[in-house]
Amino acid sequence: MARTLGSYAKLTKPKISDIALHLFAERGYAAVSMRQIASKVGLQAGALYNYFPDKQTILSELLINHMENLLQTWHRQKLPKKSDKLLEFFVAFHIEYHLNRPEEVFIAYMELRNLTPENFKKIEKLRNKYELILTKILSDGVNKNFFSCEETKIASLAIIGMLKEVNTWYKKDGRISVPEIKNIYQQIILKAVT
Amino acid sequence: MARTLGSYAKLTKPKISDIALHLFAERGYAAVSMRQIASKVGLQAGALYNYFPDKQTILSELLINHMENLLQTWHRQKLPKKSDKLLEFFVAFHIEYHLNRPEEVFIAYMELRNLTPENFKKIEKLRNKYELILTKILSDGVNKNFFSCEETKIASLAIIGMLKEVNTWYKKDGRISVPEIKNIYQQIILKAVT
DNA sequence: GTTTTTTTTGAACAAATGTTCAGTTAACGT
DNA sequence: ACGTTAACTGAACATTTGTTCAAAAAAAAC
Repeated sequence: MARTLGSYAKLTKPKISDIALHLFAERGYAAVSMRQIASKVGLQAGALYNYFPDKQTILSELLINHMENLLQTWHRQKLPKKSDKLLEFFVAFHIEYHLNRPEEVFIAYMELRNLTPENFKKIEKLRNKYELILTKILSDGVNKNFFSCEETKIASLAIIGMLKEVNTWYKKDGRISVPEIKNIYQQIILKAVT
Repeated sequence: MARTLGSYAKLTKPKISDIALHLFAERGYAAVSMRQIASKVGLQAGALYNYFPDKQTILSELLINHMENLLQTWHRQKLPKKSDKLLEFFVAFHIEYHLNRPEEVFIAYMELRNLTPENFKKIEKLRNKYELILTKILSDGVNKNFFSCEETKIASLAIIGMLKEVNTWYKKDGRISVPEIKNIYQQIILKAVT
């Protein structure tokens, strides 16, 4: 056999990414083989190399796309003006976005060390951009005397850490709904900086 | 060759654990081979099986010991009575303990999925015990009208998530010292629940 | 000094790994 | 209908993997 019925590169590549994402999240990058990915896509391992030069690039593309998409999505939002409302909006946005992509979030944190230093730096830059969004919200709020917070840089790291935790315990059919989670975190975080 | 000069099991086992810890933290469990561990210890791979029945047990022992030691250490502390002081104490304790063991903390979070379901449950139980310590501090504080917090369970998860984040950015020669970090987090967290 | 126990070697095992590539078929352009 | 390009197979490559075990040497026991 060779080229298969209905094969079409523009469909195959995203399919590979998608399946790799699931497998990496489930078992970890190092524990997933090219053959396992290929098999789930419905290919032989060799065919993957038509789309990615090596295994690591599958991962790095996933991570870079994830971060770029996060930033783009944020910049498409209509933002409230008042500092407290803006902080609340950020909290809700972050929870919403991340709870909708648990696997991407997971590997974005777990598999950083499997990137080349080059790719790692790219991710780090994107990550810093995102943190800076929150830092700016806080420091603007401090300037306008809405917030009181000495270390806005640290505070934003702390807040993001706090929000990240949600992904580790949230269950779809759990006791608490997403809107409730947003409310709780908005309260806690707003209190923490006022 | 066979038994080597000065070989002594009671020294070798901890050495294996120690080196495995470093390697797992650095490269991830799946990416570290038995031969790499053995080589750093100064052994052949086969010798490791005198101390651990398989690779996974090296990991699970590390994780279980870490959590048990955390709980034991906590219960040896002299605790303040007043709710706000107790919460501050917990925050400082957590930061101190975890910043002193960055590698254990890291793999305790990263490598859970490489445990058998059996061992995973053990860890989960220990983890819940720790979370419950904080939940109790919060709910006691609420009962005594020191704190105001609707969801103490969630709040404690949020707080622990927040604290865990410290390990990801703290640098020994960084801008901010450990006591300063403790202060900042104590402030933020105390404000969040009062 | 001799025996027993402890600790390690070193070779071997089957299975799995990432990657390459010549050959083959499907789809497209003309 | 025919040639070209796109997409994939299947076998092969050299390494590496976790694990087992008989044999050997060091340490301890007597």
